[in-house]
Amino acid sequence: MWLKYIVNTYSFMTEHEMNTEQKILDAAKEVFQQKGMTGARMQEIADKAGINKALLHYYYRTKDKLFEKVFELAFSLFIPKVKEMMISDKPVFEKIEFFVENYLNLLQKHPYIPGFVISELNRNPEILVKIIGKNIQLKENNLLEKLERQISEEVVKGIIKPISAENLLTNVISLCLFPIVAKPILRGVLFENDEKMYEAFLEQRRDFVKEYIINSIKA
Amino acid sequence: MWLKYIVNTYSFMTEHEMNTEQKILDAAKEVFQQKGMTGARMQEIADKAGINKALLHYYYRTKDKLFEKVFELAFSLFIPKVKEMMISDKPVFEKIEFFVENYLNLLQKHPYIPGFVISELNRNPEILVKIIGKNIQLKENNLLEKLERQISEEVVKGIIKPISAENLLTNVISLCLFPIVAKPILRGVLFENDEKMYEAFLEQRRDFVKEYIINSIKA
DNA sequence: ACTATCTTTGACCAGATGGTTAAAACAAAT
DNA sequence: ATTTGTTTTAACCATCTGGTCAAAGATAGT
Repeated sequence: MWLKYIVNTYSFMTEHEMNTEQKILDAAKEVFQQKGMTGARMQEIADKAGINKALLHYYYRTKDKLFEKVFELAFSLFIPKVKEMMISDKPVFEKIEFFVENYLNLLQKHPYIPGFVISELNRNPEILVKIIGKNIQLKENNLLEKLERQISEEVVKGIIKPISAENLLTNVISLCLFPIVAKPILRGVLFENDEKMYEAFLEQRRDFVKEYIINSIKA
Repeated sequence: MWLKYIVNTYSFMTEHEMNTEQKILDAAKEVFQQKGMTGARMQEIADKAGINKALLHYYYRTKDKLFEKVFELAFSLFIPKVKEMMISDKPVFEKIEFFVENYLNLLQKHPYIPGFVISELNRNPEILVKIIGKNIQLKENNLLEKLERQISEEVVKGIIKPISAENLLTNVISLCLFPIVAKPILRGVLFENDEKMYEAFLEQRRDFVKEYIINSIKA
């Protein structure tokens, strides 16, 4: 209890001295992301965390609770950048540049999260409902309407072509995320599973996507 | 044995008289797609097929073998249209129109397959290797080079702007597939989980995507 | 030193799960 | 009717899996 309090408050410990809870979350994240909720084994998570299975259940009473926590942490990670972009007062082009750049960086750091989230959401869409409260929807903040208005303004000014906020957002996210999520397929179909070529392809797409989207809506 | 031969050759039976093998494949497809390889239960597949679990193992000795078959059938379904488009001699714009239209139709018929394939491929990328032989890669037929050449020609003619075949193909596939694969997320983020609104959104995107891509590469 | 609370462990359990087996039911050929 | 080969079933099994429990270690406050 004391240990937990100190760690959570000052976080002065090194990675090797991490408290049990964090070790569990790290291990669970790894196992769940690789094998999915149904494929993951509590024993494997305990082993990877270097602890006993009973201790695992002591911290997170059930597999479901542990999974929910891991899923929520993973999901949350990818929301702020979307909001940040939508909220900012930059012109549309800069918003797109900002978003694509930052999202692709985030993806490079956590390449397995989107696939994990999509997989599990496909298996059980209701998980999302529980997280909705903690990760405010765009609509609630009128962020979509804001983007819509902004687009209209720039259309009137003759800067960009008309496009709905939903379509623009969907396009941007699709073009960023899909090549990561469907990596095994695209790598196989386009580059005969050559990992290095695919990495180069992704690297090349960083600038390509930015320019592609901006040009596509430029008036 | 006799029954199988007759059915496979003449297929004169109605859906209710289907042979056991087909009933198994249908049931397995449903269960595997909804719960994934690790989440699926042989018992549930047997129940859904209206047969005994032992009979299930009689036809497909192991869960893995059954899964492989189902996965292969699902994956194969989405390859021909890509090939057909790449092989055809139509101009690029028509190719895109043809592909988007046909792919979105296919997706409407089988909306769960892409998510299923991506999920399982994420869990175990090696499955794809086994299927590669049966679903010829684009490279082997020089289909990518062919598209690349075609693009170059039309660029020279001043019809389209320069773009690599890989990038174009990736964009088209991403814009078609991602909104289906990530449906639970986008539906939540954009439309507060309103299913009807999302369906309308997808319907609207049928034409939108076609025009968007074509305009984006129009010289 | 003693107590109270929190953390960790080894042993254990009930139910689920993939898979097997031996025998019965069936269908076709002779 | 008998034989031969295929299809289907009920009963069974070894193993795995999420979860529990009682007891032992730690840790801090008195």
